[in-house]
Amino acid sequence: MPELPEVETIKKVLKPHLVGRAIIDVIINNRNVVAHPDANDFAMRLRGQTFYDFTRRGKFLTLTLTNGDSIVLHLRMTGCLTIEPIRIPCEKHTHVVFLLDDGNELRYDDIRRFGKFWLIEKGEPDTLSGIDKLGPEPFDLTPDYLKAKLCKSKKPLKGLLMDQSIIAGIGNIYSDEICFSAKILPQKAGNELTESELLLLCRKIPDCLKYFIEKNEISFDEYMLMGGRHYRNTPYLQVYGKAKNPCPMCGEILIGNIIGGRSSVYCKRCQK
DNA sequence: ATAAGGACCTGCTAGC
DNA sequence: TGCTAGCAGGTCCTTA
Repeated sequence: MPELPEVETIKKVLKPHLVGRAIIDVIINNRNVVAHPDANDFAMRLRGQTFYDFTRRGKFLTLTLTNGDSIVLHLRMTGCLTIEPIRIPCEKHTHVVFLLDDGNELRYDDIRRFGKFWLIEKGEPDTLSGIDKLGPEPFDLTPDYLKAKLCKSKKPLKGLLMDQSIIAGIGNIYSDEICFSAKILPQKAGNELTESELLLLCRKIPDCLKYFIEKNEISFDEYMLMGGRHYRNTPYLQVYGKAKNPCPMCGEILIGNIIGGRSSVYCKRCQK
């Protein structure tokens, strides 16, 4: 489910509760969610280690350890992290549990089991998770970079925005929201974007994501009450999930369409 | 080289 | 009420 703003929220909320905590034990209920190394090695190498930092890159989360190793995690569609006291029973789809030295457990829950963990050794380049193939963070874009990446492609803008090797962190929701806020049709080909549209995108991409990061802000207690999986973005979305409803800007009925294989919503009057 | 489609999974909803 | 098809915010792989 989560895209960059939600992953950022998860990191912000959980970081203070994890940094400095030691891992007493790792219980893996479903071996398939550990992509590398083998689930036994994964658990064995983590026992006794201590969390040093918690960072986000694109939609990836990384928990670094004081020994220099790092746990890389991608939540994909339905992955979520919670911190619960041991006495609270696990949910049906809890696949990995890190027992911590403060009596809590860091739990990884994932209904569809698309999410994955990787354990990367200190000094070893991470070529497994795909984190090395990410483009820049949306906050580090320059007009020249965007132009070079977008304006030669015949692909629809929506697909280009969602291409993690061009920009890290944008998914199906925010690609539509960005296109709407920049007043550009999501199906418009990259090579048809004008100079001023590229400049506008360079501003709207980070602005839009920052706006939703702010709107997603939540306390630890609220986060846990929502099971770590319900976000605050929905009341603020302008077009995503609102096909056949009136456009919030002009009242025109919003169009729902499949673009590049993904559902998309846009306003045919506001967006050109 | 790029696009389309399937695969990976479970759960929810709309429609019959 | 109960069944079923279709869909879900991600990514990777194969095929054409």
